[in-house]
Amino acid sequence: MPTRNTPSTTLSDQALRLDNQLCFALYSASLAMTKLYKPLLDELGITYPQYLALLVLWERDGLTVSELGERLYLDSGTLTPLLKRLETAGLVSRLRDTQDERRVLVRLSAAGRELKQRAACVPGCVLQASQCDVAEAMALTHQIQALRNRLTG
Amino acid sequence: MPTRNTPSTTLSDQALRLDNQLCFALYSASLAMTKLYKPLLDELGITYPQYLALLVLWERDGLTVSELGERLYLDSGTLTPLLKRLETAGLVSRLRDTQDERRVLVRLSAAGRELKQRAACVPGCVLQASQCDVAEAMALTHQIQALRNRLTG
DNA sequence: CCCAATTAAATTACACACAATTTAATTGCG
DNA sequence: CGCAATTAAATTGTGTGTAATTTAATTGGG
Repeated sequence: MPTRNTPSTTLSDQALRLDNQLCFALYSASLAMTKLYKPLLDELGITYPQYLALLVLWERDGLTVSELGERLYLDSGTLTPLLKRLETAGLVSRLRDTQDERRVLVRLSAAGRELKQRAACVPGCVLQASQCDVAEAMALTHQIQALRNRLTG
Repeated sequence: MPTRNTPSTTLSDQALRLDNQLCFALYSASLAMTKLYKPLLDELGITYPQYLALLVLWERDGLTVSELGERLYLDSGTLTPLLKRLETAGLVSRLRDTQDERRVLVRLSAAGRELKQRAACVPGCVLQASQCDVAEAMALTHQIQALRNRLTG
C-alpha cells in the first residue's frame, strides 16, 4: 500500500521498471560485450556470431548445420547465410554429406584453422577490458549458463 | 603442460572453448529470454525491443529519441524505425520539440498507457518460466548490470 | 551578425535472429 | 515395394543492431 500523499507506486510498477528486468540486464550486457569484441574481430575479418561458430568448429570440426545450431542455439535461418559468408571468406567449406544428402557438413579450411592462432589472444583481451578477475567471470558464466539451461530446457 | 600421451590442450584452447565464454553465456541467455517473452508479447502486439522502449516510457513519458537511447543503450538507427512501428501501432506519438526542432519527443498515446495494465502480468510470468526465485533473479540482475556498467563506462 | 562546429535524427548498407514455408532426401509402415 | 511422414537445409519476410553518412537545426567564437 503506497504511503499517503506519496505518488502511488504499485507492485506492478516496480516489476515493470527497466532496471529491475533480468532480461534487460542480459540484453544490454550482451550488446555491450559484442561491441567490446568488434575491434578485435575486425582484425580477423569476422563478426561476433561468426566468431562463435568458429569457436565451435575449432573444438570439433566437420559438424552439420544442425549440430552447430544445437551448440549455438541458432537455427538454419541464421546459420545458412552466416556460413555462406564464412565460406566466401575462405574460412570454411560447406559440402553435402554423401551418406545423407539432406545434411551439410561444415569444415574448416586451412585458413580457418590458422585463424585460431590469431584468435588466441582475444579471450584475454576481452577479460581485461571487462575488468573482471578470472574467478568472478567464471562464476558469473556458470550462473548465466544455469539460467539459460532452465530457459531452454 | 599437457600430460604425455594425452591430446595436447593448451591454455589458449581452454580459453577459446565456447562453454568458457562469458560473452556466449550472455548472448545465448539473452536470446533464450527473448523467446520466452515472445508468446506473452505477441498477445500485446509488440516485439521484445518495443517492450523495452515502452518500459522506459511507462516510467517517464515524453522523452527524446536520444534520452530513450541512453536508457536502452541503443542509437537512432535502431530506435527510429522501432518508434515508427510503435507509432503505426497507435501506441506512441513522435513530434518535433518546438523548443529545439532537432529533437523528437516520444509520447505515449492513451492506448500506449493502457497497455501497461495488460503488461502488468508479464514480469511474473517470465520469472515463473525462468524458474528463479525473486532473490536469485535480483542478485543475478545486479551482477550483470555491474558488468554492463564496466563494459560501457 | 556570420559562419564553422556541434548536435539530433534519419537514412543507408550490412549482418544477424527467427517464424513460417518450401524443397529435397530419407525412413518406415502396410 | 510404395508412399505418407519425417527430417535437414534453404528460403522468405519482418524486425532489429550498428557503423557511417546525410540532413537539418542550434550554438558559439570572432
